[in-house]
Amino acid sequence: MTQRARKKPPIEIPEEIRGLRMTRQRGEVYRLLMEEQVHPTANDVFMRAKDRLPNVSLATIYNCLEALVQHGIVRQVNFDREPSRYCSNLVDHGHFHDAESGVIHDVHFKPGHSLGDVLDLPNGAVIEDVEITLRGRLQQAPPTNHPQH
Amino acid sequence: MTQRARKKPPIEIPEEIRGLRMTRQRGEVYRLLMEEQVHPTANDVFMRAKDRLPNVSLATIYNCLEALVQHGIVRQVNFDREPSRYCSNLVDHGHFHDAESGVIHDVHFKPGHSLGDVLDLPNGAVIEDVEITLRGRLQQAPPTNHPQH
DNA sequence: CCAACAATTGGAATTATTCTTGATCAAAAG
DNA sequence: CTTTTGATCAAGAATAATTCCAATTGTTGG
Repeated sequence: MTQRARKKPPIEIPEEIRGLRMTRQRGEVYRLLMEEQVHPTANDVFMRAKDRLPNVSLATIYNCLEALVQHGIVRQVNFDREPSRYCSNLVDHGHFHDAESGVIHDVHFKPGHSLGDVLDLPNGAVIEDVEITLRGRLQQAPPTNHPQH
Repeated sequence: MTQRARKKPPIEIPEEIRGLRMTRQRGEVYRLLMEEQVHPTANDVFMRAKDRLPNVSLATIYNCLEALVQHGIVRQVNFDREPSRYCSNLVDHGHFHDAESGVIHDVHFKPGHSLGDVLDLPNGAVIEDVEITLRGRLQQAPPTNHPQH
């Protein structure tokens, strides 16, 4: 077996990521975002975090999230003027918001494609950040019906 | 010459657009957005509108903008959590925010292309609205230099 | 002109987020 | 180990965009 396991939290968070020291609070916020695939808001994170950090404050959640975003460890996702949501998926992708269920799905690029393929960018534009947000609904795909005309 | 010109506002706004009655205020807000290409915020519109509507209130500007957006007459554009901006360009397009100058440029699709070409959408997804926002800076394109290796 | 309804106004309320201040913690130095 | 120094944290106040509300004004059809 590997080295003798001692009491450890479910997911091991390193001491430091990308130059950001992982404090207790930052680590918990980060772990929570890795576990959840639901793109929680700061407040969602706050409520979930209380389990493990009973004394944490909402301000600290905001601080942690900002630190993580600043260091490129998580992504901040905005839908219109709704509260920001956070996402630990660092692969380049957009988001589809299902208006029916409220669920937000990650939307990835087809292999080998990028936005530059379809957009007419201004001359000399250096893109630093992209946000693609789609809103709509999931239509139940009809079960391959053979119309009988 | 054309018919005898009487005192008229610069741009003629019809009585009604897409089922939305064009009141004085709505008409002014709309005209202002057509003239300006700078993607103003509600507050920008408010200040500019005072020239012609000295008693207009900010609440009315918000009401008008919402009415225009609801009826698909103008678009609302959000950059992160910054104040919403408004845009009278109805052609399908995204926005590039030049971090240096603060200017927002419309970004159009290359002819014959669309987002679906590059994105792997969830099965059965019916898109109702798309928002593409890019942030970056405009690099002065170097004057076609022929490297002399 | 009058009734019915929509639009506008000004100010109060809401809400996500940021700021401020003092307390606490952690790493480095003595 | 104790001090120092700087970062982090908690709690609540402050901010700012936007929305809500009640009262007034405007518009339309009879």
